[in-house]
Amino acid sequence: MIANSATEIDASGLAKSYRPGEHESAMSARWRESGCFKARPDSKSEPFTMFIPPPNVTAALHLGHALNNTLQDTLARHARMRGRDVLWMPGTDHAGIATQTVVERRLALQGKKRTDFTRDEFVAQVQAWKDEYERVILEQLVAMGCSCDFDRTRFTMDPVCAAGVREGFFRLFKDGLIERGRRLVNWDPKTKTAIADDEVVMRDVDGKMWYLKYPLSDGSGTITVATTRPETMLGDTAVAMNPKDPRAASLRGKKIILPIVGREIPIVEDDYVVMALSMGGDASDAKAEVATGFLKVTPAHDPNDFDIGRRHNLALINVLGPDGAISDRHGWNDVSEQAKAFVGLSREDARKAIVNWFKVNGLLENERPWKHAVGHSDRSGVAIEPWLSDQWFVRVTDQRLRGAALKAMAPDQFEGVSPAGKAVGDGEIRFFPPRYAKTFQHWHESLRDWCISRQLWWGHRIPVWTRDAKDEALTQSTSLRGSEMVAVNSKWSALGAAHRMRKRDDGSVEESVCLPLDLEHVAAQLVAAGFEQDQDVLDTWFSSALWPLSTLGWPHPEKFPDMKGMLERYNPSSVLSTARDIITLWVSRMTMFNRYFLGGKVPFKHVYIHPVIQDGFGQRMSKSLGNGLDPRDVIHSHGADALRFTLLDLTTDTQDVRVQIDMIDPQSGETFEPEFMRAPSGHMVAAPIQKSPKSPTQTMVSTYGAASGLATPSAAQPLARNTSSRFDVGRNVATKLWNASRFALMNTPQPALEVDPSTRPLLDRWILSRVAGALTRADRALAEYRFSDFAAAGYDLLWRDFCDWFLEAAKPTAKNDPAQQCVMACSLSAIVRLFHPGMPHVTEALWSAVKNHAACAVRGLDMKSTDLLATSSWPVAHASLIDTKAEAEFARVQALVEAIRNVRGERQVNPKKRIKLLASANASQVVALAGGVVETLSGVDGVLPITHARSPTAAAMTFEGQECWLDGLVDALDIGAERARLTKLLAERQRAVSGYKGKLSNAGYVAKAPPQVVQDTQKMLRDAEAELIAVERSLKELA
RNA sequence: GGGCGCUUAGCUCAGUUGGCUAGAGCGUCGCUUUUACACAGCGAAUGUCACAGGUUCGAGUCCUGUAGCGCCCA
Repeated sequence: MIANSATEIDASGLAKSYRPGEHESAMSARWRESGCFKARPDSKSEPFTMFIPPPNVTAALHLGHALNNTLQDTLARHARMRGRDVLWMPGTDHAGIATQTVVERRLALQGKKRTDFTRDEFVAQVQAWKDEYERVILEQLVAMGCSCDFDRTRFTMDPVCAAGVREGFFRLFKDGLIERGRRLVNWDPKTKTAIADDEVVMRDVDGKMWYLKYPLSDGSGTITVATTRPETMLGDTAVAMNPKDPRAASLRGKKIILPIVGREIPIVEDDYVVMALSMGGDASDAKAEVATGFLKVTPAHDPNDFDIGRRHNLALINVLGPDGAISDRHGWNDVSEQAKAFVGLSREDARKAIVNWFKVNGLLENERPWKHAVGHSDRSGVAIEPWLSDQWFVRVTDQRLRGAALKAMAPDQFEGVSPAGKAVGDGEIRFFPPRYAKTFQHWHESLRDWCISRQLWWGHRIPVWTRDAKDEALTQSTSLRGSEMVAVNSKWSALGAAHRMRKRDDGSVEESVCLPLDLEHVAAQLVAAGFEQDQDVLDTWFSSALWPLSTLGWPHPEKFPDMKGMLERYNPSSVLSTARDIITLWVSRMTMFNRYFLGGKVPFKHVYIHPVIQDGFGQRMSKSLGNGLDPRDVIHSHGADALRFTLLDLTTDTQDVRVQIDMIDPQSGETFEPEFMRAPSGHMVAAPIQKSPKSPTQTMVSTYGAASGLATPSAAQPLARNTSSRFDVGRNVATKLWNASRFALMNTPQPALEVDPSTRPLLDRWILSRVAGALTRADRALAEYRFSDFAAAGYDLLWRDFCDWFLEAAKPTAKNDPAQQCVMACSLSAIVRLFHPGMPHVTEALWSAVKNHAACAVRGLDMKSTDLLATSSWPVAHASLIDTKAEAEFARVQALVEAIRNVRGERQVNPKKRIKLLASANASQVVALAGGVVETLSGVDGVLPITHARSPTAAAMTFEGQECWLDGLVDALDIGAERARLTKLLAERQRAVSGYKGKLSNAGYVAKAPPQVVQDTQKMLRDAEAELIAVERSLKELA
C-alpha cells in the first residue's frame, strides 16, 4: 500500500512520526475549550501568579519575547500540574513614544505628518495600529502554547488600567509626590519631547575640543576655555576655575566679556573644574590632558553646569528652541546685534558659525580631535539636548518611594546593612540570579527624580488642569516657597480634587487641579473657570509601574464583575520574569508604586532575570541588522515545542545566549548558512544577496538586504527567511519523545495492576529510581529558575536512561512480563508529564494514548490523570523509589556493557554479530545481577568462565581490574590493529597508574585528605595496576 | 570612569559548599538502514579549563593581578 506512512496509525495508537503542524492548533483548541488556563479565585489551592511583562504593541513578538514567555509558561504549567491555582495575566503595553513613532513613520511614507490631523484623529490611527499588533501578539502567545488566562487580557490604556493610572497619579499628586518644575530634561529635538534618563543611550562620538579665548573685562588679557559645544556659549553665564588652580588668586573677582553677546559674566571657583595638566592636574584623568583649567558655564544647557549654576546662583539663559535651533524666544533676552546673526541656526550650523566667528576674530586658540560620549535618544537616534522646560516629575527620591524599594530587598541580598525593617513587604523581594540584586540596589542609591511628562498624543493624558492664579486672596494666604507646589484649600479641594499652587521662575503663580476619575464631571467647571488640561501624556512606564495593580482592577475591583477578591489573592505575584535592562525601568517602579499604594505590599516575591539572546557573532538581534528570528518562522520550520525546548536548554544563568542565524532558501525550503560580511557600522551581517545552495544561479535577498535597502525582494529574487539550526535539538527531542512513547505503548497492551518495585528485577528498580531522581532534579531546577538544568533533567531521563538503556534492555522481556509493562507505562507517563511544562503540544498529543494506561501503578510513584495532560498531576516520587543500591549495581552493568561495546567498536564488529564473553569473577557476578541485560545490550550470546578455552582471534579486555576475553568477534585476527588497540590501552593505564601513585606518594595527601577519598584512590590504583598487568600480558601473547 | 558578567573540545555551552585521569549537544571519523526513532543506534578522536602569581595535601572551582570580550550605569 502506498499510503502516507507518517500519518498512519500503528499499534501504539499514534501516527508514525510527529509533525508539529498537525497537532499544535488542535491542542491549543482543546486547552481553550476546557478553560484550563483560567484562574480560579474561588479555589482553595495556593495561588501561583505571574504578570506578563506586557509587550509593546509596536511590532510582533521577537525571539527574546519567545524566550521569556517560554520560561513563564514552563513555570505556569509546572505549578498548575502541582495543583496550584495559576493566574498568568496577559496583556500589552501602549508604548507611548515607540508606537507613536512607528505610526508617524508610516504616515511619513504617505507624505503626511501628525499635525495634519486632529489629536483625536491621530490617536485613532495609532489605536488601529495597536489593534492589529495586539491581535498578532496574542496569536503568537497562543501559537507558542502560553497558558495565560486570556479572558483577562489587559491593555495599559484600556478602561480598567486607565482607572488605575488615574488613581495612582491623583494620590501621588495629592501627597506631594508629583510636582511640576522647570528643569533640565533630556530633550529629543527630533520628536520634540522629553525622555527619561534611561531612554538615553550613550554613544562615543568622534568630536572636537575647541579652545575659545574669552577677554577679561579689565582688558588685562584673555583666558581660554575648552569646550565640545561652542554653540552653547551664547548662554554662558560664568567661567569657572578650580580654587586650587595657581592662577586663581590673580583672577579672583575679575569678570569676562562674553564674545559675540557682550554679556559681562563672573569668574567663579568650583572644585568640579578639572585642572590642566600643566597647572597640577591629575595625570590619570584623561580630561586633564585637554583641559585648560577654565570651564565655560552654561547652566541652561548642561547638567553639570546647571549644578555649578545652582551653587553660585548663576542665571539660566536658554538659547535653544524645542527643535534644537538657536532661539531668542525661550529665555534669552540680551541678544546683541552681533548675536542676531546666529538666531535661527540649527545647532549643527550654529556650531560651525560660532567656531568660524572665533577663528575670524582671532579668538580660536586651537582645535583638536576628541572622542567623547554623547547621549542619544533611544527612540529617534538623535543626540539629546539638555533643555530647560516645564515637566512633571515623580519624586521617587522621597523615602516613601525609594526607601520603600530598598527596604523590600531580601536582607541577605543587600550589600551593606539592610534597611529592611519589620513592616509589610520589607525584605521580601529576592532576585534570581542573585547578582541582579546589586543592579536594583545601586539604581535606587543613585536615583534622580523621574520625569513623567511626554509631549506626545498617544498615552494617558495628564489629569491636571492649570491656570494662572486668579484668586488674589488665595494666593496671598498661601506661603509659596521657591518653586515647590503647595496644597491649598479651595472649592475644588472641597469637591475632592487636589489643588496645588507654585511660583514660576518668572514670579507668576500657577495653580493646578488634579481630578480623580470619579470627578471627571468637574473638568467642565474647571475649563469654565479658565483652567486648561495639560497637553502632555504620561511616560509609558507610569502605567507599566501600576500593572500588577491595575490589571486586578485597583483601585475599585468591585466595579468589575470578574475581579472580586482578585487583588487580595493575586498580589503579590509569585515571580516576575523579565529582561536585565528592565530592572531600572520597570521592576523598581512597580516595587515603589505597589508598596506605596497597597500598604507596603510588594508586587512580586521573586524577580527572575533571563539572559539576552544574541546572534552568532554576539550581537544583539535587531531589525536594522536583519539578524532577528521571528518565532513564527521557527514554529513553522521546527515546531513550537522545538522552539520552547531549545530556548529552555539555552537558558543558563551565567551567560547570554547565542543563536547563530541560518537562512531558508525560499525555493527549495532548505536551510543553509548564509554568507556574512561586515556592514559599514562594523556589525557582521548577512550579505544582502545570497546564492541558493542548490542552484548557484538562483539568488535571494537576506533580511539585512531588505532592512538596509541594499536589495529589494522580488519574484525572481525573493526574501529569504531566517531560522537557526540551533532549534534542531528541540525538534529531535520532540521526535524522540514521540517515538519512545510509540514503542513503549506498543509493548504495553493492558497493564492494569499495581507493582511493588522491590519485587522487580534490577533493570526495573533502576529505571524507577532514575525517574524519581530526574523529578527531584527537575523540581529543584525550576524552584531555582535554572531552566537549562530543567531541560537537561528531562533530556537525560528520556534519552539516556529510558531509551538507550531501559527500552533497549527490556525489548526481549517486556512483551511477556505484565509487571515490566507496568513499570514501562508508568515511567513513560512520568516522562511525558515531566516534559509537559516545556513541550506542551507534543506531550498533550501523546497523552491521548498514554492516559489509557492510567489503571496501572507503581507503588511510590503518585500520578493522577485527567482527560487533559495540562490538568493532570505532576508526578510525585516517594523516597522509597530512590534505590541507591540498584543505581550502583546498574552502573556496574553499564560499565561492563560499555567495555564490551568498546572492543566491538574498536574492532568494527557488526552490531548483529553475537559473541562469547569469557568472564572474570566480577564480570560473572554483574552478568548474574543484570539478569540477561548484559547479554542483550552487548550482543553476547554466551557467558563462559575465564578459564574456558578461547580461539586465537579472541580479544582481551578488562573489567574492574580483572581480565576478560571476548571470543568470536572476528573470523581472522588483524594483529596490527589488535596491537594498536592494546598499546593505546596500555598507555592509558600507565598514565592512570602513575597519576594515582603520584597522589598517594604525597604524604600530605594521605595524611590530610578525607579517608574515603584516599581509599577510593587506593582502589583505583589497584584496579589500574591489575588492568595494566592484564594488558601487558595480552600484548605479549599477541607477539 | 564606576558596576556586573564572561574567557573550558572545531562551534555553542554545562561544571551547585575545592576531591576531575574535566562533561553535554552540534560538528568530525569509523561500524550499522537491527521490526520506536537515520530528526537513529554503537564506538572513536579532540582540552597546559585566557594568562601570571597565591592559598591548599589537592584549584576549572577560592584569593590577587594582567589581557581580551560583553552588558548596565556615569
